[in-house]
Formats: sequence, C-alpha cells, structure tokens
Amino acid sequence: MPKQEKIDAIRHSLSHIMAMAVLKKFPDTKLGIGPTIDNGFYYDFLLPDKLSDTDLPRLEKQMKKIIQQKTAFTKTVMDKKQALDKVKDEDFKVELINDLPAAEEISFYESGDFSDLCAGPHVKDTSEINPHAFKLTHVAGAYWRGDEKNPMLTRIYGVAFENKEELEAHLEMLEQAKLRDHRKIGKELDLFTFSDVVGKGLPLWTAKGATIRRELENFIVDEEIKRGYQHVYTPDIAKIDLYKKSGHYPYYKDSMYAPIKIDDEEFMLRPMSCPHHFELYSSKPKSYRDLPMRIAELAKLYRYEQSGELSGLMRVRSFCLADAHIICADVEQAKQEVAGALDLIEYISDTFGLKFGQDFSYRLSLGNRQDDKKYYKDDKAWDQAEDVLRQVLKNMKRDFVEAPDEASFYGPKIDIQMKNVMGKEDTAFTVQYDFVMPERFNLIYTDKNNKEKKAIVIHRSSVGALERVIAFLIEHYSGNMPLWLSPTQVKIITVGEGHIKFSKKLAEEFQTQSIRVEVDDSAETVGNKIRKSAKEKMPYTLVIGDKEMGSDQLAVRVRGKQDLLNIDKKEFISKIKTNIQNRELELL
RNA sequence: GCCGACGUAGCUCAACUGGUAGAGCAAUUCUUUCGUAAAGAAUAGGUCGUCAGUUCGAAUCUGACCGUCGGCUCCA
Repeated sequence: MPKQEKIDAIRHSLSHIMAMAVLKKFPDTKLGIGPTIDNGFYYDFLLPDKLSDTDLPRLEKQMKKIIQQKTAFTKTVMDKKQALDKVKDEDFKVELINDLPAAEEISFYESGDFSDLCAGPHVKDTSEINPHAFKLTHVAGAYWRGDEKNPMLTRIYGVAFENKEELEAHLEMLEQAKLRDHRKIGKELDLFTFSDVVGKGLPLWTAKGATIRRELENFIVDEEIKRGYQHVYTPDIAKIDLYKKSGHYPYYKDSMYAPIKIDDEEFMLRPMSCPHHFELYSSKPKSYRDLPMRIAELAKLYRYEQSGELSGLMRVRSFCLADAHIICADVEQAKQEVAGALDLIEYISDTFGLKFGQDFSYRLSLGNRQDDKKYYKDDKAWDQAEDVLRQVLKNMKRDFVEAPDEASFYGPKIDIQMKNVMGKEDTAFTVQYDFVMPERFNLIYTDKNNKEKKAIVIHRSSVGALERVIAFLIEHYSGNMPLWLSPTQVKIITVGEGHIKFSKKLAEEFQTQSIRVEVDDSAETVGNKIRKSAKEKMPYTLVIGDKEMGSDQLAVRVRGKQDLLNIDKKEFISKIKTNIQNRELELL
C-alpha cells in the first residue's frame, strides 16, 4: 500500500475511534462527519454537554484502549432504504444519505459496537495504528456542512502519523513555526501595535514598521509607474449612493462600517476603491487611444470584518491595498492586461525571494451559475471571463487549482494564495475580471469608427494589502528583513565616551548616502550593545573605538555571521548602497 | 458573529485549595568608559482587562462586557 494511502487509512480510522471514545463519554452524541485532513483528522459532534481542551487527554486514553484491543474494521454494504433505516436516529447522517444518488450502494464501517456511514478505506484492525503516534490537538466549533445558518457542532482535531518520531517531528515543527509568527516578531522588533481604545483590527504602525511599509510603497509605486500605471488619490469615504450605484452595497453591506450621517446625507468608509476609480474614469470622455487605462492607488480601505476573523496584520479592519483598475477596450486587451498584472506580481514575488509552488500558488476562483444571489447573473459572460483567465494561466504554463464558488460577485479571479507560518492559507494578491461594473458605471469609450463601446475592467492588487504582505514577509524572513526593508540598516556602537563624537559623524556620512543608521552611545558594555543589536536583527553592526578612529577600515558584524568583515569604509558604503538599490536578498 | 481557551508591571512569566502581588529583562539615577552576544548598585513601575455580584475578605469564585488566541463562517 502506498505511504499516503496507508497514513490516510490510519487517520480516517482514528477519527472513527475518536467517535467511539466520545460516544462512550456522551452516549447521546449525534455524529456529523469525520474526515482526514493534512497531518491528521477531525470529527464533528453534536454533544449533549460542553467539551473543552482539558477533556482531550481522557479521550486520548480511551482511544488508546480501543486501539490496544485490536478492534477490527469491517465493511458492510446496503441500499439507500436500508441505510436510512440504520441511521434513523442520526439526523445528520440521514441528511447525508438523502443527498446520495438513489441507486448508489451505501457502505458502512463497523468497528466494535460502532458503525459509521463511510466510504472508507480503513485499516484492517487497530494493530496497524501506533497508539503513540497520534494526539488530539484542539476543540473548535464548526457549522454543520460549513453553513453558518446550520447548527454549530463541536469539532475535535487530531494529528496522526505512522510512528512516534514523525509525530514528534511534526509537533516540533509547529513549535518552530510559532517563533516566526509575525505577531510575535512584530512585538519583539517593535513594528506595530494595537490599542483596545483605537479599536480591534486597526493597526498602529511604529516608526520602524512604517519604514518597512514606506519602502514597499515606494517600491510598488515606482514599479507601477514604470509599467504604465497612473497613480491617483481618491478619498477614503464616499456617499452611500456610490456603493448602491456600483451594486456593492447589497453584497457588501454587512462588512461595511455603518453610514456616517451628516445633514441629509449618508457617507460610508470605503471598503474598496473601484467605484471611486470608475467615477474618475468617467469624469472625461475617453477614446480607444486612452485604453488600456491603468488607474492605481495605494488605497486605504475599511471593512467591518467579523471580530472572530481578525488576526494580527493578516486580517484587519483598516488596510492599505496596492489597488488598480485597468479599463480595457476589449477581451483581447483584457487578456493582455491580466497577463501583465500577473507578470508584475511575479516580478514582485521574485524581488521578495518568494517562489512559485513553494511560497505561493495560483487559484482560479470561479463563480456558481446556480447562485444568483451571490453572483451577478449572466452565464455567457461568466463562461467567457473564466475562460480568459484560464487561458492566461495556461499560457504562462503555471499549475493552478480551480476553486468553484470563490469568485467576486462581478466576475471570476485569479488569486495568488500564500500560507502563513501555521499553514493557514490567505489570498495575498488577486487579479479579477469584471463584466458588471462597466454596465453599472457606464464605462464607455469611443472606438476607431467613432462608435461608443463598453469597456471591460480588470481589478488587481500588486503587492496586495500592505498589512498582509508585511505579515507574510515577516514570517518568510523570520524577521530578518532584506537590507532595503530593514528599519535600521546600520548600527554604530561606541566603545567609550571618547568615541561618541566620531561615531555621530560617521553616522552622518551614512545618512547623507540615504542609509538608515543608528548610534548606540549608551553607557553599556560593548558586549551588551552588540547583543541588543543582534536581537533587533540588525543587518550591520559596527563597533567604533580607537582602532577605527585611526583608520578607514571598519570591522563589520554581519547579521547571522560569526566572523567579522574587515572592509574599507568607502567600499562598505558603496556596496551596501548597491545592495539597497538592487533590493538584494542577501547581505554582504 | 458562532464554538472553545486565555487576559497579572512596557516585555516574558510567578503567586498552594479565596487572606488584598513578586522575579528577570526593559526604564530612570548613580558608579563603571569598557573592543565584539548580558558590568554593578539603587529607584520607580501594577485599583491583577473593565464593571457588577458572592464573601468578614477576591488576582483567585460567579455574571456581563472589552480584548487576544485556536477553529467555523468570511476574505486583501
């Protein structure tokens, strides 16, 4: 049996065994589903009583008992009627069976006195399961069938492997990952903070964090202008009518901050900048010669996300999106612009040292023709738009997954997905095809034949939301930002009082070369100051004493390296300037 | 928003079953002016997230609220 199949059978069997243990503790439990997932399994239960993390060790013990009894798994097959009769007291199972095609054979797996609707496969018996290679990790609420209108079940998660070593390696990996968590590093490096009084999900950037953000902003604005984008500014608020006109309002109103009422008008903090850009486009008649018109903005957006969704800088209520709307003349142009946007995204990823496949992946997020509530109804337009995006990805020869029911209401999109340090996936960047807004905003242009034509819009983010991308980058680099993004690039440490004046002068030399420098002239020992500098993840640390005052040689402590780098001052400055300008990933 | 856990000084954490708070680092001051990952001393700093309640007495028990975390839903 291939390794993956074997471990899946173990994990799946463990989910049944967990259900057995839960039923033993709470006989009145109703069963949901219990599938395998990455590294483990879960099972959803409707419990008659509360369950918390502290109950897990006891459940584990019970499971080990079941495993040691060499419990066998046996498959039985029946028709739908028999199956429904068998599970008549299990409401959730009844629902599952009712959704299966009438003709289909339905399989159950029996283990001991437990029986569960299940396609399998499972282990032959529990002797195939190492009782020391699994662990129940946590309890969480989960809606039945993932729908928040359904009752909330109690989900118990577990991790499982073939042997104890693999389990321990996995747990150790999780511990290591926690050290890279951007929330932890952000606090340690003093990059950003939150205040209860300002409000949750509203980050406050310190000067250091703001430096990282400013560098990213400069980087992206310059790059976009090079690529033919026009950078604009539009206000953070607008009348509610704008979002009614765009059609965002009904789809979006739950995640918008409540209207601000002034005199007889209502204003909204904007959750997106598209309608502003469309109004800007329409402010003057446009010709086909103006297209494609790439309107970009570092747009501050406000979304009233559900409180439980907020998470550090990954998910906030106020964020700055490197946003753009590309008004295209026709499908062919739209296709080119999607490709161009993806090229920019890959350029940015490359600059960050992020690799396709390893650090990010493509997802083609599709609509759902059955769901007229969530998606604008125009089957033909959807088919065409999805096809355009699919074609672009294929031309790029990139692997991608197709995700049904993940599109925007106005069209399908290509999402660039990244995983955070704990393995949770988020959309980092996005390119969206829009066939709805041109209609709503009457986005038109005059073509060659002096005829009025409707445009197509591409929405795209380049570096995405700065908050989120910085969170990803902090985790990717473990806080060791490349030189160009480091809040302070060079730290100068004085040996004694006599070296302060010289050090400050040296700092000025760096400063005039636009190198971010700090002098630590505190009355601490050199060793202590070096330690602090290292903890700040300082790229370069210079100690200045009598030796340096007498020559142009510097002894540079390079982040992450044991040996000192002896280098001429002029050469050092010129080298790090180049490093910064080229946005190099490695230090000298 | 929902399920569960958590919330003690700027940070990391301690305080037995209720008897009203303590350490290290950071900060301030003084001494030391030091050569590549922690000099020494002193001082200051907390209505124990907030507000109620139970109790002779609450950081500790109960409730509500606020916030954080892990999930669900959602999403850049």
